[in-house]
Amino acid sequence: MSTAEETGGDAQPWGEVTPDAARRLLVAAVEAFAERGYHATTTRDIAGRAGMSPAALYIHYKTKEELLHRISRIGHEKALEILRTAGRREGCAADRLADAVGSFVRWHAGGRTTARVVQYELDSLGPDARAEILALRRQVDAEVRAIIEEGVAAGEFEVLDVHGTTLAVLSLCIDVARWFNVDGPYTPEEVGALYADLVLRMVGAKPAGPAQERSGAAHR
Amino acid sequence: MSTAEETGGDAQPWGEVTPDAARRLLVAAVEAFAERGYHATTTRDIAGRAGMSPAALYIHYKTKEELLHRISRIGHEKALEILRTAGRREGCAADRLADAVGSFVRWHAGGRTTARVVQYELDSLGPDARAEILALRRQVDAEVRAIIEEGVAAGEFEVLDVHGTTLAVLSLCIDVARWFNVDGPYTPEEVGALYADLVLRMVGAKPAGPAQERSGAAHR
DNA sequence: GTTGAAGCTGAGCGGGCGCTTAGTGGACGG
DNA sequence: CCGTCCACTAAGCGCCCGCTCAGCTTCAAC
Repeated sequence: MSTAEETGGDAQPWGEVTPDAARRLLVAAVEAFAERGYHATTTRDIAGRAGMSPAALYIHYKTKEELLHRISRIGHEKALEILRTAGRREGCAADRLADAVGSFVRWHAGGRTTARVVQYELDSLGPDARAEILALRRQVDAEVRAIIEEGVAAGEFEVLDVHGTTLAVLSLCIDVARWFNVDGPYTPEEVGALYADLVLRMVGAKPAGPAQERSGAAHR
Repeated sequence: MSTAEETGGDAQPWGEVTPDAARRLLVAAVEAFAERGYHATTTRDIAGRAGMSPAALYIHYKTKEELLHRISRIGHEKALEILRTAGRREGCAADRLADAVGSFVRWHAGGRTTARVVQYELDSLGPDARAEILALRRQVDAEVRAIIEEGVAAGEFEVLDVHGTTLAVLSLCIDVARWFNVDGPYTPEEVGALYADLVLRMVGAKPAGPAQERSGAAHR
């Protein structure tokens, strides 16, 4: 799982962004976009948060949109990696689905700032960038659907509509980025556990499986 | 657009907006906000869609924000009314929850244009308007939680965390406005039925209740 | 010590924004 | 047939946007 670098609730997919000034601008843009939305954010605001003059932005990025594009791609790649890691684990479909949902939700809750931009500012991208990101989304969808399909094939799950259920599971996880509040009553871990349980119910996972004691959902 | 009918999901709420020109402007604003987002929409665009000059907007509304405020309040009141109607029905908690989720989702899918603005442009409101809308949201939340609590109390549902489950159920329904596509494979009715089934699973509704034959979920 | 590249700034351009204002035209009471 | 009203328009104001560019500093290479 993620190490103790969760400073400020955001995992850091930005560690690999170089040079240093470009990364500071990217992080500033993530914060600004998450707070106010892409269109309401000014390049002056982004540069200011990064402690630079407005013109400095254009040394590292061609346009404001390129910032969003880069954030979106890195974020989607990270999300996809999280789901792939869970999907490739050993174990029954129920365990893998619970793991996938749990870690996906923890990422959306803990890195809400990033996730919000990644999941909700897609429409602000131009057609080309948008198409590229949508391709990544289709891979995300495929990853979750594969687990559900395997569960159904193995007789572990009871699902009427695999496509629709996949959509609903992903929708549930993604929307965490909209409502989750760091100062609210839940920790990212609690939401992850709760959602893993809810999703297992949605797919009709047989409660009397080989591994009965699943990751405990918090009583409340 | 407004092709006469438009499933009835979208058209209705604005019928009571009184001066005809004010209603046309409001409908134009809903469409523009849904397509591009509040901040990316210009007053010139709204007025143009309504077939008027930019200045005409300010005869009926003080600011661009007042348009969003009015749209948001009317939309939230409509959503609340839908849930209250379902919640006050006779029948067991499972039937009422299925009805509430079904109609709520049908509204979000059929009136996606409106719902998108209502559910996702909240942050663009100023503090006062925002607070007013948040009060309506709390009532929406209370309505769903009440049904779930009754189901738990009656032994119909098996829920570990009522608060969290309520949050998840609402989140699931609301997010329909984000992904639903009129040209996609599902009709609003199908999504409503699918989601009603999924939510009953989430709350652990006993399948062998007194009214076994629930509204049929679409096979696919 | 000079040079050139790289990173950054201060000033500012063209343009589109939300919103205002003076004036128009059509409906209507007298 | 006039006068009043008022929804609406044409024109435009002041502002701030995304973005540019000449010039400054720094620093490694020679």
